[in-house]
Amino acid sequence: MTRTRVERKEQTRRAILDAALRLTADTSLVAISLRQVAKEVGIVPTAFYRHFDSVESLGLALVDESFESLRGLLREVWLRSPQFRDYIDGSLPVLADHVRSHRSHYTFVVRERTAGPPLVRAAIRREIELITRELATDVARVPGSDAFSTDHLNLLADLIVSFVVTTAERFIEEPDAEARIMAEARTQLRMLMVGALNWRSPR
Amino acid sequence: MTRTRVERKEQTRRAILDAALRLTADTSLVAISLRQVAKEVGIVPTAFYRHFDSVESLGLALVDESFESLRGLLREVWLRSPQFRDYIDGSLPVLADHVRSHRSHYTFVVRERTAGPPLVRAAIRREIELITRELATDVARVPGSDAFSTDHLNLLADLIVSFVVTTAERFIEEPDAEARIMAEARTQLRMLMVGALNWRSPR
DNA sequence: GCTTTGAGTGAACAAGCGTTCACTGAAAGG
DNA sequence: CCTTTCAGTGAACGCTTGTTCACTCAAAGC
Repeated sequence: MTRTRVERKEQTRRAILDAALRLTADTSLVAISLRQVAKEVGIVPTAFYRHFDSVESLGLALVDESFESLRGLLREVWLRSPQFRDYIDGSLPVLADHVRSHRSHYTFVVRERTAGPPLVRAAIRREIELITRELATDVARVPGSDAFSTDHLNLLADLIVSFVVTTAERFIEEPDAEARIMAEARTQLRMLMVGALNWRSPR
Repeated sequence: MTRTRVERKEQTRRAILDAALRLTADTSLVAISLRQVAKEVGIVPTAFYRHFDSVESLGLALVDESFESLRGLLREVWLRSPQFRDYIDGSLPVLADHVRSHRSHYTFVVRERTAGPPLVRAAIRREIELITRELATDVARVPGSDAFSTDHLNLLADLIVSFVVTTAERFIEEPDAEARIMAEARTQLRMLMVGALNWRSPR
């Protein structure tokens, strides 16, 4: 099939990542052995080392991959956000779509965020913090956000991101209840936004 | 030391639970073997089976134990809540205290909630749902809550509980930043409450 | 006081673990 | 064309895994 050496290598690497995503659908990375991954891929355990030097570093690659497409998505949504209202209400269906079409990555992130190997946990945390910071600068551009001090703006962004993480967890937890979860989350997000719109930071 | 047979058995059971809590400080239950637990306790692997028939059922016992003291605490806090304001603002220090004095249980719950064996995950979820329902009926007694339909009241309770879970995660994640996390969480909880106080359910 | 109960023992098992090492054989490079 | 590179092989290592079984021996029950 694939002729060149780099192509073949990339193809095996891809197969390892996919195998790991398949295995982490059921359990955490910390409960998965190098040999299980190799068997799932269809290679010998030693060959694994040509691509990653441990299951943990495989996990780091999966974190990168998971957040890559997410960040692209967010950038797109935020750039074309016409108004604050749409941007909030419109975000949940976008999230639901993205979770549905990247189920295995989200399953991985949601689980490893609290249970993964230390470096994996740290990497996920860093990515989420990054997104929070981007959201804060984005919200700062919304008219009316001058009722918020910088600190409080960051706290609002953090509150929203936390809520979104919780919502993503639920989409993963109950894939069949997507519509219900989204409807409930929308109401909750509105409650939160009513709070934001009536907020006055002390000065 | 302890003479009677039931006392001795209970003592070993306790030692197993404690050993599991010690081991799950570092990693998830799914990555821990029955033999590791036995070695940590100082008993032979076979003796483990006299108390639990798998690591998973040990996990279920730990879930029970974890939520027992938490529910007692909540009942106490809610019963003596003088006003809505105090009850919200006062809850965070109580949470921080409880997390600090039951660190290993919270570490366990926070991690196993998303990464534990299926039955353990389900048990934790059930307990959290129970607390949410109790909070909803409690909030219903607060004057002014009639602006909320029953559904919206449940959603508000769920929003608060989710937020508290996130906050507990952070206390565990960064034990040294307790004061900072609590201060930030208080502001965020107030934002959320401003939303609640300005909410009008459509009728 | 004699029997029953049952928590804990210790050996044994087949299987799985991460990592090492010397190897093959085809693509890459000069 | 002949050499080098390197992804993937397969055997071997010492250790850990869950579970079984027959066992000991002190407290419990009569």
